[in-house]
Amino acid sequence: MKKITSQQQRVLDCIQVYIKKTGFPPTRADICRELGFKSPNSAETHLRALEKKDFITIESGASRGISIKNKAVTNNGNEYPVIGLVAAGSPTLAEENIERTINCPKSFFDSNFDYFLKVKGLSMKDAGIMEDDLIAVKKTSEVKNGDIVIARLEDEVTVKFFNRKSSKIVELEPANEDFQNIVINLEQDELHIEGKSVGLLRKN
Amino acid sequence: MKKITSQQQRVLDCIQVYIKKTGFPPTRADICRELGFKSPNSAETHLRALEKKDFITIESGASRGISIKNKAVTNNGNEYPVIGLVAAGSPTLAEENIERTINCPKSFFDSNFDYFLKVKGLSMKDAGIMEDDLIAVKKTSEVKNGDIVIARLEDEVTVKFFNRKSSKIVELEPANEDFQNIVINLEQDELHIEGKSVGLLRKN
DNA sequence: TATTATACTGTATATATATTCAGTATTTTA
DNA sequence: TAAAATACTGAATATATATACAGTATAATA
Repeated sequence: MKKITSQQQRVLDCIQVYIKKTGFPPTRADICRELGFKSPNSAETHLRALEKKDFITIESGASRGISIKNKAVTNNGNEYPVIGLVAAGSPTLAEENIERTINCPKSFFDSNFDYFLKVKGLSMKDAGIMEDDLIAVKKTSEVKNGDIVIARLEDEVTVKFFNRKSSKIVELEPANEDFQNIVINLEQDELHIEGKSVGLLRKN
Repeated sequence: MKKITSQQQRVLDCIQVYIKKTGFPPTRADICRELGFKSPNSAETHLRALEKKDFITIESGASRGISIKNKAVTNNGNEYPVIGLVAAGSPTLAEENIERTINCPKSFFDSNFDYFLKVKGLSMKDAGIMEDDLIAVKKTSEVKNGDIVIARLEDEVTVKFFNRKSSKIVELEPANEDFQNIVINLEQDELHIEGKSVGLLRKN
């Protein structure tokens, strides 16, 4: 970390005080007023320097888009992403897959979890998992028989009961008589366990 | 303090989450994007309502000039009681009925709710409601056909679909072919609607 | 029953704001 | 010693943003 100059420190302090006082960051003009500058560009160049030295971030194009980087922050970790269950592809946490986030306490379910998966289809309806339900998913490949798992075969992602028949055979079992068991021979096919369900959330 | 509506709570939560994420408050357009509104005036009117009710302050003319008042912040999370569905008696919030409490944001479901009801039996299994699921219950007697209601007949409490057949006849319909519809003649029997389901929570 | 509050869409606009460009001058770094 | 960083003034501008205005519709309140 490069060292901060005294003027830059004044600007940084000014931002902090301003946020504490008003609840939102200052504009370039605000900084000028507070510190006696006569051109908004004075504030601008100081902000760019502080950004370069990693004391703040500046959201391009946004008004008052200044955020102070506080090393001792911040993540209570209670914003959980909601990911749509798409037929193809792994349910990754890439931004384009995140429909929205849900605020919820860390210990909301009995086990920690990583994201919510939005269910498509009714293959698990007899287990009480309906369309558009949100499954709380813990990312893990350690699952046992009877667990509800998020499994991936090639590019197809599915939610099913896990049942290991032998060292070579795994069955993925739906909870709906209209659906068939999926039998996987691990010597022939690749099975990826993305995680398992630790809870469920439904909004009527 | 005037009471906040569920939509206003959503907006308030949205502001809090936005600030936590970015370090600065949202614009009207940001709020619209987060909550799915299509007109900036939707955000504007909610903000004015929140200001009037003293949950926030708005700096006139300033961009992102929203500041959350302290009392609004503490209002965010809440402890909601979990009540066991006992066959007999109204599910009251008396202490002896509260199994435990769950901390969750006020606007967790789309509608405000009052408590969690722990489900017994499988009479609603085809609606994805299983034994020991927690139904988020909003206390109200205003229900419409198709709502999942918490109904009480004499001392018996049950969760069913609500279906008003006529001014005198109400049917309570299970979602399980092993169970029969409950037909109530309001002239003969007393039906109490304790509330309706606004969501569901399951812990594996 | 009339009125207010809530909950929106949609359009429009004055202005608040970020940001670039053109300078000047001093200090620090390579 | 040349280049880069610091530290400003001053003007210009595209756009981000608050905010008013015109509607529609429903629920709550007096």
